[in-house]
Amino acid sequence: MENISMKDVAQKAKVSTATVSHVINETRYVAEETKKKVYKAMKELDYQPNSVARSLRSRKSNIIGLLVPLVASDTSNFFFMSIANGIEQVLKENGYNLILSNSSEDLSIEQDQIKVFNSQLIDGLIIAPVDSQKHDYKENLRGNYPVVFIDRQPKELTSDTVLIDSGAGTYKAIELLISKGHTKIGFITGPLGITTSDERLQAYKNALKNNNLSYDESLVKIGSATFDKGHSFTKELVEETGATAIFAANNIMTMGAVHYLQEKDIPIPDKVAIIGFDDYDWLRITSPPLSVVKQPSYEMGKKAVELLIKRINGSKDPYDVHRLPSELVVRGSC
Amino acid sequence: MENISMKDVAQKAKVSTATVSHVINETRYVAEETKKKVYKAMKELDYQPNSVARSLRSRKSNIIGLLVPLVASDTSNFFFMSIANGIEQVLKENGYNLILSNSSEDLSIEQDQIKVFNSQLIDGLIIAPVDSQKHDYKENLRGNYPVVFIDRQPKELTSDTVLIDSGAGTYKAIELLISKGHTKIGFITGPLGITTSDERLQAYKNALKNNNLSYDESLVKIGSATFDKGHSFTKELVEETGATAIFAANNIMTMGAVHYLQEKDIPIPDKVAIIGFDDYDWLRITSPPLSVVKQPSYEMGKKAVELLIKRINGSKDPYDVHRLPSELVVRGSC
DNA sequence: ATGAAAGCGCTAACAC
DNA sequence: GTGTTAGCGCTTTCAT
Repeated sequence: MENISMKDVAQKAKVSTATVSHVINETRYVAEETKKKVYKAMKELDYQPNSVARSLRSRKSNIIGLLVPLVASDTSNFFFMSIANGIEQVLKENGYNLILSNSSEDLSIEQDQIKVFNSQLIDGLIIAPVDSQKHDYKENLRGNYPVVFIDRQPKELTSDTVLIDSGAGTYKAIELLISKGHTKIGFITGPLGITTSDERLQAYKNALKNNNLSYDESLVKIGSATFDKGHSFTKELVEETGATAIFAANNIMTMGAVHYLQEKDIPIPDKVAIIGFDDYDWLRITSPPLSVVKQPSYEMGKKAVELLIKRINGSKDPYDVHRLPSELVVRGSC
Repeated sequence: MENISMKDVAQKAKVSTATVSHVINETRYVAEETKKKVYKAMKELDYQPNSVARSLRSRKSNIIGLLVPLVASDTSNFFFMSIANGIEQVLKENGYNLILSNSSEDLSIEQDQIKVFNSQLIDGLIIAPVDSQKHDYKENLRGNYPVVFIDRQPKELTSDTVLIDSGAGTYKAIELLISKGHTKIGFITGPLGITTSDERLQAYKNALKNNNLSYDESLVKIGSATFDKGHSFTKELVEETGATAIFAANNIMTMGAVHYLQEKDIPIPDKVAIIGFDDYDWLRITSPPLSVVKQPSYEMGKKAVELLIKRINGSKDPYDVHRLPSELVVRGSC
């Protein structure tokens, strides 16, 4: 199929390319008569504007980049995919497109991907950074597009940031367990040093303190965020430490924890109560249905886009950290 | 930040832009000395090639479009997200980027998105079509890029197509249930008329026939693919039709079915056996762990990319339908 | 072994 | 109310 350009349309409609452009973009007055001729020619030629040429000239691509750390494990991806969904929705309403990119939770891959984005390809970037604590993103992210960080707080506030206040939900969860009479509450988490883990552990400590329970280090298990670690930590907590309640600070370890309890036929919540992290449809069909701290992932995506578009449109407001509330969903497991 | 162009690099290195271009793309011989000068200038200026300009000139964007039908419901998305993962991986290995786009399972949204893609933006498209039976995609998809259909077979073979042979897995599942002595096997499916549903129902019928069981229409429940329908169909099958085994032909209805059985405390598999569709990590923590027909979603994504890249590179092979095998994963629910 | 220059398709400043 | 035209940054033909 041949490629129809604006020139062809202009010729057919017997006008200039400027007029065609202005008709398409409604960017200056064009007489009704002329407009009609142009529309007719476009239709007859089946003209498709070339968005690449438009981007080059107008220095605007209407494309937004999204860079998330997906790893092979299904479950963690789900959280980011839900964010992607929120982003995509709002973007579309505003006439933008989305380029999805994956850092695989690997800093050097992430940097490569950022380099791709630094080539005039995108109008803005939303990123869940791999290493928000040690790495400095300023040097990579010096493309001329605005950036919004999500889920993980970079050490310096160089861009808008959207986080989920997962501490609040965790605090409520621990208090609920305490109110049910639990005094030995195990806490399972992935590696510390990333904002999300740190903040959940802190909330755990605070909840204990404010309820006059002492903090017992042996009840806190820290390790890589895997199904197996969730499983083995729970085993240790139940068998060795005598915990009667478990809080798992991320979705994968939650699954491992539940798996252990089911495998050993330990009655939930009668013998051991459990509260997990992140809410999905399928938690309704575990038995008993799992109580969880729910993160508003879709809303986070939405918020990120809103901030980004504001920046693209020139906002010079000081950078800010936005925190979305997490929520405790109580089902049968506690 | 100012924008460094090739011209700036050329000036600094005291060569022509042609030479710079050839150094970058390794597209003709350049003396080592000259190369060094160019690299040095690029580094000093921190030059980032402008990919938009490159696309315009070379008529190649190195971007692939992916158009999938995501709906609000978590669970169905999972399948496509897993495909997206496979696609993304292989694409990256080949130096391509991915534009993710969502048709929301809505034909008119899908057509709008295709129009966006028809503007020189992408080098190829992978699409899970919304309406593969009635709608003719030829008219929309007349951009000058190759297309690969996935998951759903269009009525005419106008492009490469990658499907999952979900009939084979279904057949095996039904035979397994029969071998366990079940004669009243309920079959729950979403709307017919899409290739995936049709083929699963057909496999069900074949399995019955080949095992000398008569086909009983009252055991087959067809309705919209929702959690609630899965729930109510199972109720009907168990309470009214006296089914002792249930096969659910998609993941959402599988969840609804399991939920009903758990709600009523119906022992699985002793009173009612169940086999569902699509495999996820979390099926390990349902009780009992669910047996399912597993679709190789990641592999489908991979295969689709391979076919697409072959076409982009000029392959003129006749179009073909590729079928990936589905697999029966036997756990405790049957 | 390298350079000059045309031109991809569009937008927008300037002209009338 | 519309046309002319420069130029976005790059690739590539033609020339030397």
